[in-house]
Amino acid sequence: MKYKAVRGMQDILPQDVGIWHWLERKARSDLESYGFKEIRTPLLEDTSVFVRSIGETTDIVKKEMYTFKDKKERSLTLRPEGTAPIVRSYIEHSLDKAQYGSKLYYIGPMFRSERPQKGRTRQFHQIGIEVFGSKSPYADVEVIMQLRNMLNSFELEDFTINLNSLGCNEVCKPKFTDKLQKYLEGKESRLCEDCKRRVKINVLRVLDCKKDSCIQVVRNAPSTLDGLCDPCKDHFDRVKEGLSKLKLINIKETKNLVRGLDYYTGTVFEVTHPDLGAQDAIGAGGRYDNLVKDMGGPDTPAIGYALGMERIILALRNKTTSTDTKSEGVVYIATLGDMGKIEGLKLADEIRKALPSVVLLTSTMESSLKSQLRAADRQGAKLVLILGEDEIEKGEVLLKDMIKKDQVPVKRKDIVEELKKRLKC
RNA sequence: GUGGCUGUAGUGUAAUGGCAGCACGAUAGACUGUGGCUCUGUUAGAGAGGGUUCAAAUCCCUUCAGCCACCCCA
Repeated sequence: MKYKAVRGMQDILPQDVGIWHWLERKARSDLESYGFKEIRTPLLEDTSVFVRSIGETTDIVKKEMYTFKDKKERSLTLRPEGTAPIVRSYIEHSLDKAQYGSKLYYIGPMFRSERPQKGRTRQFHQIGIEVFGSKSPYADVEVIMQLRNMLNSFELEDFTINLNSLGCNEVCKPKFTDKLQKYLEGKESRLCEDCKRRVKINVLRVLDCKKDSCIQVVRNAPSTLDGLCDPCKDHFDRVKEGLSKLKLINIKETKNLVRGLDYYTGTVFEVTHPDLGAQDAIGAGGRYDNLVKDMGGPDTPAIGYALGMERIILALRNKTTSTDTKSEGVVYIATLGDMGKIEGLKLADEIRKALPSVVLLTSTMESSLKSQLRAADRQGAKLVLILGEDEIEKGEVLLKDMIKKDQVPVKRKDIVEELKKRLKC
């Protein structure tokens, strides 16, 4: 075969697209009921948009971005995540002063050049939200509540929302990094190779390591929560209190939860699901109170999350059986002869205009009536309209009911009414 | 980026170096213009490239892709 989709990028085929539509529809309706407005940003951004926000030393920026130069030597990057472009747009269009600027959502493809595996492709799709302007813990509570409710509306079961706080950039994060590095000093020999590297690059990740030896070392390590400054601790306590008063189940405090993007501050959370294999996070998010300012905008606190659509679909596959959306009524027009073909197209057009919810199939091939009926059956037609020389002469159409197995001639002008009656629409 | 495993019609699968087969699907037909069942015909395949051999789906190499894991992340 000559051409193939590029590595890690998948076609969503007609037989599979149903669940995507379903998921997007559910998400939109839930998000809009909370007052979120969709924002669509370009797939390409100036490379620095991502470098500045995600962090120069993160793996995403260092080795996973699709970056290239355009004809004018500008460095462009296919977006690896949704938050940075939205913050760029938020600042560029002064959305802090706009009517609909504070609660935004997006649905669309992201690109990261990683080695594909279960739940991970190079083009993947996210549903995400961003809430700008509120520093209040109640904003965190509402976001997590909305997330939980939306996942429920997807009929997703068995998920867990893990919750933690990293603390602020000003006091907590540097203090804690320092403390953890001191704790690990002298214990390096017991850490795995990756963790030895992490101590210097991103010490928080050591807390996250899955290796037994590292888990042992880290068991008595200080947690991010111990080191929170008073305002950060108070904020996090109020988030937890709010969540428990709302009786949100499935939420677990996970003190070693750490996020990979530099811009996170304070509350962070991650949704995990047991059926996903190694990539068990179906979504994650948190607060990023410094990002808007750091990117040159007004000092604006913010919180958001992103869900991986492929991963949600994976988790759904194991539970629900059918989510495909079948159309209400399928009507097939079987035609004979050249006259029949033309009349068939004309008739189909009239019916579509009168009954837009009906799926109307016609045969444009010169096949026998038998073949056409077989095709009608295979495609799930309830009714077949047969149109040949005889019917055209008499000004009528043969209406065949594929379930009751009977057929009656119907006057051409009465067809629409008759279909309405039979399909109850 | 690293490692392990795997690549045979559209799909699912056989054949242990000796004629690439089966099932499903698709498609056409079984006395004039009537579907589902049945029967019959047709359709289409070794990821790509190289090597070993009289002979390669089968052994070897390269490459590409998929899967799973690491790394990392949604």
